[in-house]
Amino acid sequence: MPRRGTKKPYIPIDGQACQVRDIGICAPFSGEALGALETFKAAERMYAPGRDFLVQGESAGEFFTVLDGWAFLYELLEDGRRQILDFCLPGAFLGFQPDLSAPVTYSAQALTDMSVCVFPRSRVADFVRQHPELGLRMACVAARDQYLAFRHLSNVGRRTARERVASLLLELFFRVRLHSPASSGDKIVIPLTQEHIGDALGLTSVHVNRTLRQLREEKLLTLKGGSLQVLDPDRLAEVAGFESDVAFLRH
Amino acid sequence: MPRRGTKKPYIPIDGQACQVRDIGICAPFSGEALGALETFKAAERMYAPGRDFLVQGESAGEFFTVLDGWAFLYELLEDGRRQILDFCLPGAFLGFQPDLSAPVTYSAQALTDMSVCVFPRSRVADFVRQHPELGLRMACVAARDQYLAFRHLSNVGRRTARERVASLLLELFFRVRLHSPASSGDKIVIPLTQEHIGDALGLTSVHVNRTLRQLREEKLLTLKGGSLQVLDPDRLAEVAGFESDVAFLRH
DNA sequence: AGCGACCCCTGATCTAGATCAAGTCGTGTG
DNA sequence: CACACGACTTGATCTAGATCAGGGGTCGCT
Repeated sequence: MPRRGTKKPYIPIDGQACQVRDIGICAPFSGEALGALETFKAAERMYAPGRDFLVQGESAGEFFTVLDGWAFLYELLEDGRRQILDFCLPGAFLGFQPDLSAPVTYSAQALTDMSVCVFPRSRVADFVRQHPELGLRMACVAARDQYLAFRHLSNVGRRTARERVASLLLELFFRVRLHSPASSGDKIVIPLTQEHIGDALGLTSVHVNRTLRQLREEKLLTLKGGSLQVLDPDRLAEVAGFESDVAFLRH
Repeated sequence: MPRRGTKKPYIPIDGQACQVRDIGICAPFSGEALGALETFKAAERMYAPGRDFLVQGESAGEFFTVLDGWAFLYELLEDGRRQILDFCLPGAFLGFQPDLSAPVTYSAQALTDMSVCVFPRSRVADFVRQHPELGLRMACVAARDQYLAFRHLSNVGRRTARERVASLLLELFFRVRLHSPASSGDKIVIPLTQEHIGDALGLTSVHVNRTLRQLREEKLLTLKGGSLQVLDPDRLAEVAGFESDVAFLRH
């Protein structure tokens, strides 16, 4: 999909076109502004699976866009209980806070090998003043993330284990397929353990296991070795209580 | 507290100074820009308790700042289960979405008599282009709201009923006192039924009732007739597992 | 005064999901 | 090859919180 003939239509990564060019924070930029955005960018960085690249309580001074790979945001309680707040796919925007010097309130951990775009918090105010479209874009992305967080909250607060699991897996299924090049087929790669799923949904991994077995026995889905296969999207959506407004999952 | 000597330092409401001038979306504005913001504002409006002023599934075309009174955001599931997503106090910013024409994803209901500032969604992009500080401000407010939503999610997903109730009430206690003129004393007005509390925390009102009794018997708090009295903030904070980063509750 | 709508409160019982305990796999490693 | 480790599985039991059922108080309305 070629873009209008500007000098620098894409932000290069390792000499390649940026995969999240159209869905991330950079979407509204083009032409000269895109070049400026690139000077605003502080770095690109890689993280290995398991790496905590944001740590609750520390102050980071930077925020991120995920270029490739999966991560998740989480909060730890004093006694070790963990709540996963969000799964971050390519295009996700994270780490931004109003008070630039304050410690961050959640941790972020890589689930796969991943690469991120790093922006310095200190210069964001100036940059937004020169490029107002970034401010609006950030507000829009934040609004979408709020929608996801609210959905997640309804799931955990008011749905049964069965509904929660169906809903999360179906949501991830759609989110992945929305932007992945090979977006057909009923199978996606999903680098989560049953414990991740439990910690996202307020359940124990034991109970997640039993719930998955049930869904498998009903021929709704299979989840095995990091691969999710949705056998019957419609019935699964029914179980999940999906409002089918999948459009909102888009960035 | 007098501000620098500009012509129009406050947005007038019914001839009075705006109560949320320093905490809402307008905080970074002053002087001429403040006048411009006022022309951006579409209206002021009042709502009576119980009034749904945003309805899930309808498209609104406007977003709001709460000037006075309480409201709450909620989602309804098909079978009537309700999840309260957030309580909105003066200064709250709500109803903004990336896709201006899309239906809103949650409902908003007034808890008390309230007044709101109404902004048209259609003109926000233009206005932000002329006044970049609004875009940044919206992003900041959204980041704070995300923090609250994440907190809420951790509560509901990973804490016991006792911890949830303590945490919510203490949070509201601090949020109210932060901006209320009479911010001393151990008592605040809190216009919630036990059912509201339950629907916010993923509990039944019956269980909220029992939990409140327990907290009352332990002389931690009393909640009666819309009035919350925190008897022992420190012990209550302990029960709530509060991380004491109350600073973040500020707008 | 009488009535209906809401809240608040409490006891008895039930159940979804937690906890405890053990065993199977698969995979990397000294 | 043995063996340690992490993820997945399954059964038995327990419990936090739901559900069911009822009683009482207050307020506004006729």
